[in-house]
Amino acid sequence: MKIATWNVNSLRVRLPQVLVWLDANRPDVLAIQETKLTDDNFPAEPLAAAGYHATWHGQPTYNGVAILSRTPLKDVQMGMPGYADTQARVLAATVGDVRVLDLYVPNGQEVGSEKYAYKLDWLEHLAGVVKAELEAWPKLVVLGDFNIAPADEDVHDPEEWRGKVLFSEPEKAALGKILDLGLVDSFRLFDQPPEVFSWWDYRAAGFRRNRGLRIDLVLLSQALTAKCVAARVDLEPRAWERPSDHAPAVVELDL
DNA sequence: ATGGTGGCGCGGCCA
Repeated sequence: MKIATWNVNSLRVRLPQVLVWLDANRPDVLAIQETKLTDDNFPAEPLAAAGYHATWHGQPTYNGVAILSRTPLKDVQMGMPGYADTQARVLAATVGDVRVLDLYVPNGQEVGSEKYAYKLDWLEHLAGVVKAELEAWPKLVVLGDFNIAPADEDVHDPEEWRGKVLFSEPEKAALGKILDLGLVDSFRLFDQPPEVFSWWDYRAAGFRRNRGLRIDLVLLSQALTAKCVAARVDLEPRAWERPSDHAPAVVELDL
């Protein structure tokens, strides 16, 4: 079973690239973030023609998440239970006996800002949601754009980024609390080349200079970690014409 | 410290 996550930064603009990527990679599940679409504009038909069921949770202009699957999606949950959020950032669904929790974690803008406080509050609530999901579903994958780089090796210049949003200690601690519930960052289960990132700022030629951060993560529960045979970031789409600023992250499970 | 680019939507916000 192949599962992937990709922040597409507008599914309207990136749909042709998503279709090309799906055709080339044939993942069983693709979690998407930043669709930036209202629900009535979701491109369900072209995705169905490509062989994918879909569930989506959108809003105008910003945010928006979706899950695509080659087999039907069940037990769909939009948003976090018990957390009134006007922003469409969370979508859960079940594929077979695998529970998929798709996240677009708030960016946080700047340490100390209102958006940063919202990010930390949001992450604290997420921990409770993940805990409940883990109790209900032993085979849990929590994936998406976390807007947090877990460790120094996930940042092109850790000293430049230390203490800044996406790499501040409170954010890393909040992610650590979620991992401590019993999840593993699948990427680090395997030897990886150095300097592999998943997001590069459009500005200042970030990708060309590989000034990136690995903030798109696929976290696996114990039961799925035992079955994980590969994890990688697919850098190819980031080099395409008019790309998203994120690259897909992919895991393969021996299920 | 600022601005660099891109998406949405048509001015400014967000990333």
